[in-house]
Amino acid sequence: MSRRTRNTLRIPEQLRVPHEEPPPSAPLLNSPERLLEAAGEIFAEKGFKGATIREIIDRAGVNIAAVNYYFRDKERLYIETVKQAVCFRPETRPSWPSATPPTVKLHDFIHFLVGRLLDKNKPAWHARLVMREMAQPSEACTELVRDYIEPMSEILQGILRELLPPDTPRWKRLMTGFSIVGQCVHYCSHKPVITLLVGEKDCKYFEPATLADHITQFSLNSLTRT
Amino acid sequence: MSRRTRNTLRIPEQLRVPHEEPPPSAPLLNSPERLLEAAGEIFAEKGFKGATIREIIDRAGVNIAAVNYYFRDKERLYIETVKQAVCFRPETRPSWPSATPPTVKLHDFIHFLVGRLLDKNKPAWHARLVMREMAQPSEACTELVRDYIEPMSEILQGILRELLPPDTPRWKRLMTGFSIVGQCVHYCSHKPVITLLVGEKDCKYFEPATLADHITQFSLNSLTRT
DNA sequence: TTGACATTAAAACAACTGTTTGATATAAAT
DNA sequence: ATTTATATCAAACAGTTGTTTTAATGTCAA
Repeated sequence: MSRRTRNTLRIPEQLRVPHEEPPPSAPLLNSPERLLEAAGEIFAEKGFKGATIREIIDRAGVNIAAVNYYFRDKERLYIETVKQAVCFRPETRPSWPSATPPTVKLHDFIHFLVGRLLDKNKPAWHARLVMREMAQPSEACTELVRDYIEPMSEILQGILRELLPPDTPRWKRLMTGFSIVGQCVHYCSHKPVITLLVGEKDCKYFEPATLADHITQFSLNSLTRT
Repeated sequence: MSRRTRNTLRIPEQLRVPHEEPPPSAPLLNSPERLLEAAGEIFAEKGFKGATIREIIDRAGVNIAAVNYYFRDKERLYIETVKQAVCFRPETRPSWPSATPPTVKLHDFIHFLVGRLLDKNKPAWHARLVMREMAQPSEACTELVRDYIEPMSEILQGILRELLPPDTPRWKRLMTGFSIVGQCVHYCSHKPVITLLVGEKDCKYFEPATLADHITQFSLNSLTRT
């Protein structure tokens, strides 16, 4: 124990409840929020070890002491970043009226998943960070599976319960689910290689909607055999 | 340019041609080979940044200067490790007599791929290292795709050319290939999460042969629709 | 104004990193 | 025996890393 470590931790008030009005013409985000945003991008791009605190605080435009001040250390910052990446909108999970046929549900589920995984919009690092965490789990992985992956998996299992014969064993239903999710995830996890293999000429076909349509067709084709 | 770097590099003779007889009762591998073996395990486990030279030379049981002596620096050691991981037996690619029906070829191809990806034998780090490189490409990735992924992809595309209607466009054939490979790769890339989702009770069903059978059935079911 | 608190700032710390040096041992070649 | 090339070793180097300290600044109520 050569190093001294502070025991107390300032809990950022700003994270708890957003203040009534953010002061206009000021930076849109305060320090901990800017830290989370910058850390997310860099962690997703380079991983936990590859990202350096100085690069993060540089992009966030805050002082280096802010990491210790708001998150105690690099690891806590990482965990909070991962949580932020998945818990952003936990309510946005697909759901349907009870009368919806399972084929429609599966179509929607695949489009939802592919859409989120390949979303080119603002927080593009969300999916990449989660993928990275799933491939090389850390402390944050257990919570991640419990809060996000498991519920999504349950939704898919419910659809497959309707699509597969009633006597299908659990492991077979799981494998079928992995066959569907694996197709979707592949384009996110191994995007660089896929880009290389497809080439410039045909890459215009590899848009999220087209991919989701193909996966839906491929999977339903296999499942709806009589 | 504050640092000096050696321009010359000792090319390890021992890597070129194995000496007539390895001296008995001596360590089975010489220094560069032991380095490659140890580096492979640790790079696969922790990635390029996460692995430290001292940990590698410690496991290899060689002096720290051996890295510079045989491979110039850490990056070259990494690249050689990746090459070693995939070029280990480049001749062991599946091939069939010309009269083999394409359904059998696809069955063999899937079993071959899953078998290699989930091989529990000695060099278990090979597949993990390649997966990691494909998810986060570095200098070694281009060679990797050219020498290993591309040829494998071409074999699969050949099979699909027989299975799909003749007028199927290239992008559709590629997507179908990714649907098959994606299922296989999923169990390797995201093994930790799959283990968590499956649980202890059903994990006995998730053996390579069973998985390959399921993927074959799922895919052929979809492809051989009349 | 005063005092208490939250936040930011610059600098330094100690440990770790990849890399290089210079010495030394070994064995083959001259 | 001397030279030469190969190989190994401990030690040190310089740069980077995460982390901490200390002081300064801002904010707002008493």
